[in-house]
Amino acid sequence: MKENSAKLDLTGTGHCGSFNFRRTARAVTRLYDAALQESGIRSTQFAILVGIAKTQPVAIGKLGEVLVVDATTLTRSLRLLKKEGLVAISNRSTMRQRFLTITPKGESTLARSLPAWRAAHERFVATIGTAYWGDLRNELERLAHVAVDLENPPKETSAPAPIHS
Amino acid sequence: MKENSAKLDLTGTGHCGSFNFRRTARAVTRLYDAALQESGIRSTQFAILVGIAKTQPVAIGKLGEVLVVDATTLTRSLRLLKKEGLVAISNRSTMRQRFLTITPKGESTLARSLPAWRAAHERFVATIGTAYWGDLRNELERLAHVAVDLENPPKETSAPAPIHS
DNA sequence: TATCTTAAGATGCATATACAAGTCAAGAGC
DNA sequence: GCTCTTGACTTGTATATGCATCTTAAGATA
Repeated sequence: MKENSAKLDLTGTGHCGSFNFRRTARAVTRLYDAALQESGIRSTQFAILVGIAKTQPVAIGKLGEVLVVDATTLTRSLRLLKKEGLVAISNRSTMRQRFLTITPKGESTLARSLPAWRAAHERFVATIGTAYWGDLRNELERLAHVAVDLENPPKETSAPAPIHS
Repeated sequence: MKENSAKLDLTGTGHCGSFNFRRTARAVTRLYDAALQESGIRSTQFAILVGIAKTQPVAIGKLGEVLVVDATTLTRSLRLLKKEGLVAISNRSTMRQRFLTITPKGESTLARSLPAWRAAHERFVATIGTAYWGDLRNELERLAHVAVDLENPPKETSAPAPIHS
């Protein structure tokens, strides 16, 4: 007898990488966002401001690579930060790039938010263990790049550059 | 002499849990979404359909707890899945709950998307290692709950319920 | 039973995310 | 110098995400 349209075989679906990373990201992001609430910025904006502060002046595309965020996403996010006066976006220059820098207001906002971020972060790390988080974080960073390279095979930087044109 | 408004001390900011989990989630999600593209659903919708299929009939709030997604997020996501005819949402019943079930069309969509999902998943797992992913996935699941409990201290199920009002 | 409280969900609002396609000028080739 | 290509960014469109707040009827209580 036909086993009633043979039920879906969902074996293994609970191991979906997308789902598992996203679920944890949602839960952890709430911790940081709750702590940052009074600072007026979210953890996502905090990450962008930090990224700019550390590498400025930096082109939009380059920052997108570093943060592993699509450039179109960054365009919208930067629009907000610019409107708030936290970052400055240069005009197109060499290579048609626009360079980002953090403004004094951006610096002070970042400075004001740092204590709240540190408090949330320390609570998080204290809960799961400092060494453990150090290792896991390294793995998360490595995996992000592994995933990026799976979609965008890196141009063979290892292959010897052609001497002759 | 004043060291020019003492540069921001960004030590440790690169270890932000929110940033690190989100960055990897973005990168990995792209892998699965690219593979699912032809199926007409995204990895996020795939996860919801799987969640419903595995636990139906399930109330919206309960599914939100299981997937660690805010109920308001689920409301919007379900609106789309319902409009596509992939899930059915009951009327309010006991406890004012609405129960979710997957429709035949939802089942066939899920069935059609499974091969693409498996292909993407196997490639991902093969790249990083099966056993490694098994361990890491368990940790991700555990951490999601740890983070949830940090924000929403679980009602002390161990403490004796007060006998007197 | 009439009210009162409360819990499950829905809405308003705002941000996050990215694919596909568009813009537009810098640099290449003639 | 004049096209032509290309690459960096932007826009159109759509989904994902969640806080604050609202709605509403179920279950509690007088």
